[in-house]
Amino acid sequence: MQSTPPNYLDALNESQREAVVHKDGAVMVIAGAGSGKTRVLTYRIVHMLEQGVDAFSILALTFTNKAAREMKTRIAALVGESEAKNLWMGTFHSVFAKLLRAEADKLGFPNNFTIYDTQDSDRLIAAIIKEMELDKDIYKYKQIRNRISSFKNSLITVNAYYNNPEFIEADTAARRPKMGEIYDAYVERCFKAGAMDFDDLLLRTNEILNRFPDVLSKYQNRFRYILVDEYQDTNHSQYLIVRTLADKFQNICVVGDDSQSIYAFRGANINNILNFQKDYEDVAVYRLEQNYRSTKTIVNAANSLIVKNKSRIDKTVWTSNQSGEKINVQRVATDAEEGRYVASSIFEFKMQEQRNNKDFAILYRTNAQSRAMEDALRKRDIPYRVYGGLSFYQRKEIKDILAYLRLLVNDRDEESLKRIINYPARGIGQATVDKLIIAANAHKISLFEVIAQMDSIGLKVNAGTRNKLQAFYELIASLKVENQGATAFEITDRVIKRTGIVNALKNDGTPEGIARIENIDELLNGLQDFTEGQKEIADATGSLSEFLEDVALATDFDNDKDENADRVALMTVHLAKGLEFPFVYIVGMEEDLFPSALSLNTRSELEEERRLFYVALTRAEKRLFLTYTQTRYRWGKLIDAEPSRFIEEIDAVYVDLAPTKDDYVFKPFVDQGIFDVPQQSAKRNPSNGHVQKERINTAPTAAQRKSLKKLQANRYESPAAPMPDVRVDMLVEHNRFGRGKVVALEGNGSDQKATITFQGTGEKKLLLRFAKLKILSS
DNA sequence: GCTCTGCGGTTTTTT
DNA sequence: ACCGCAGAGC
Repeated sequence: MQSTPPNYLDALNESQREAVVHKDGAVMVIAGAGSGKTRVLTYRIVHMLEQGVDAFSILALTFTNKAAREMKTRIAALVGESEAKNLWMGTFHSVFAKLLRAEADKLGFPNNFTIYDTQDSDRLIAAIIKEMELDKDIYKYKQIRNRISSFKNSLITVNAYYNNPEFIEADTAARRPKMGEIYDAYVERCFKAGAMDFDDLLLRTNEILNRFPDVLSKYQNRFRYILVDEYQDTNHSQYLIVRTLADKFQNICVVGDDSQSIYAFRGANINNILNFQKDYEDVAVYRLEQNYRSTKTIVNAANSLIVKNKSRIDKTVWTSNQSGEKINVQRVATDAEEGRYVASSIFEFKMQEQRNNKDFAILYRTNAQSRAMEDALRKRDIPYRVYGGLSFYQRKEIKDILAYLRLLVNDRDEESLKRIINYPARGIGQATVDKLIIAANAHKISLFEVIAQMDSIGLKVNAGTRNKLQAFYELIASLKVENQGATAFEITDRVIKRTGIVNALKNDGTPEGIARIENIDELLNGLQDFTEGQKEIADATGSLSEFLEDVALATDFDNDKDENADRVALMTVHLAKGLEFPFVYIVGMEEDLFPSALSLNTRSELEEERRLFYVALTRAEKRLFLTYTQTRYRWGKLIDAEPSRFIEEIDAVYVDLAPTKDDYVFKPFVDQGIFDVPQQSAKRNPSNGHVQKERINTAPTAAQRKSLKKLQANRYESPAAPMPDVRVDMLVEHNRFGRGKVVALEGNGSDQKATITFQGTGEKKLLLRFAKLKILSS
């Protein structure tokens, strides 16, 4: 333990300080928006460490990996790296995935179990529905998946389902009497595949803790102090894990804000926080009501909105910050016009106030709204980053490679095998795969084992197909051997070379193919980064299975390689929770959109939408802008829109309604058209060059236009900072490896690589187009 | 078994 | 408007 950090308690207000120093017993902190919640959690942990609590006995559950990382960094700065790295800190899913890696064998799972993502679950459910020969229009796989998910989050197992006539009746009434059978088959197939979906990570943790008292007592004794952030968003499954683990020592601290509960749709139960005082004895409650983030106008406006909700814990958030400007409400004609208004407003504030791009955020209710914003920002050459939506790891070409990797780690992984058994095309079609599935079910073995034993079990395929299956088996088997002792980077590189995926993409010759190759390059780079990064983490090996777990549980914020990049942030309101920006634009403030048309049926759903709007409002530090359109494209056609009821629910004294007769009309500025604006950055930025190269000054042919549209859809970043002009002997800084000196350069153009000796980590060879080096001196 | 085309679902939010 | 997939034809 290092010496006492200088007076850190002085940096807290009274209620924050009380919450920090109250070490033992059950503590609930009701933390209003912007009230320094993270600071309290951080200092609370630091304080515990100072009081002699062993870092190994603290479990901190956060809502995002990013929050965990940031908190860990801050704690490390106060108590030292070696102490901080022993804390168990992360999301529910990542922490309990780690626990299950150690314990899953007790439930009959392999410890290297695969984590199925939503797409894997969907495909498996769709396959089951097909195999059961059910009507896919009645048994919609997404609805089935949601239902299974909510069962699991409420700890309703297949048996519990069958034992409860209510569920069966409800499904029969919905014309889905086979729901139970599908649920059963799904669980069984996941088990056979050695796979857990997201919900299983929590459900199976509960199962382990309940069925194995020795395991329970091991973790109860280990985690003497438990902290849970964003407690209002825990679901029943998470709630039970926490309660079970905390049962012995009852040292539990939950932090949350009922007004910011926005995840009921995925099983979050607001009653967990409302009833906390009934669950534990002698609960100390601290309220953090002073807001340090926003102006008086924003705080008061948000308060005036949220009091419209009936079910809430009474509290009053206040601030001593300046009054600030009123909230600006702007009506615009269309969604395209809305984009132009926001882009030109950002442009003007950047000029007038010398603001950075990263001071601005555009928030919306649905991901589909990002496109109009992107188009407008691109035209003004304002760099931006879209968060959420399709993440890097969900792209087809990346998932294909990950499927190979997953199969190497766990050859029972059925979804991965089905995905790549004929990719790249090797003449094994659907008919053959169907035979494999039938044989696997009949012999109760995995698909991979069917292929391995196809002769002895007498699989009925012709000689040509047999040989192709044999070749596939040998490919995977030999890659498995090569994986022994290889790093995640090395084995991925070999997979790509041996399978010929890159060649297949090269041969297709389309711009998409080229973009995909570049994404694969980026995956390799990320892998190299990962392998290096794992060396810094206690008991990590940099193996493939660690990488795959990271990938499965990563969110869009977690593979943000360049967090400090100066870009405008675009994201859904859900994703914005916990973040703050000086300037916030909330767009699409229309009835049926925000609040969503699907939430108007019950009071509680509408209240959740209102809380969501409350979250959006309270992201802003200085200025807040609301926009709504009169007509908007939805489902491909133009529809009339009404202003959202939420606009009126804000007390009018905080709102500046722009005169509606002056509806914002786009004034031509530098409207050079979409095809020639980003020229300059394109030339200097080969990592995105493939996108711009196609566009420069040439009107695209109709055929090209289709490809371009696709490419734009694939992009989630606007042109980034230019590739640095690095020379030998330069001093540079890398956001992971720190400072170093360039010792050699090789290759040129987008393939240029630099060998750099870093102060901490030694010599590294980096691809310049990804390394994002900062030049410190020449 | 592969490829092209047309149809249908999509847009509520996510670990 | 866009994407993915199923089915038909090769």
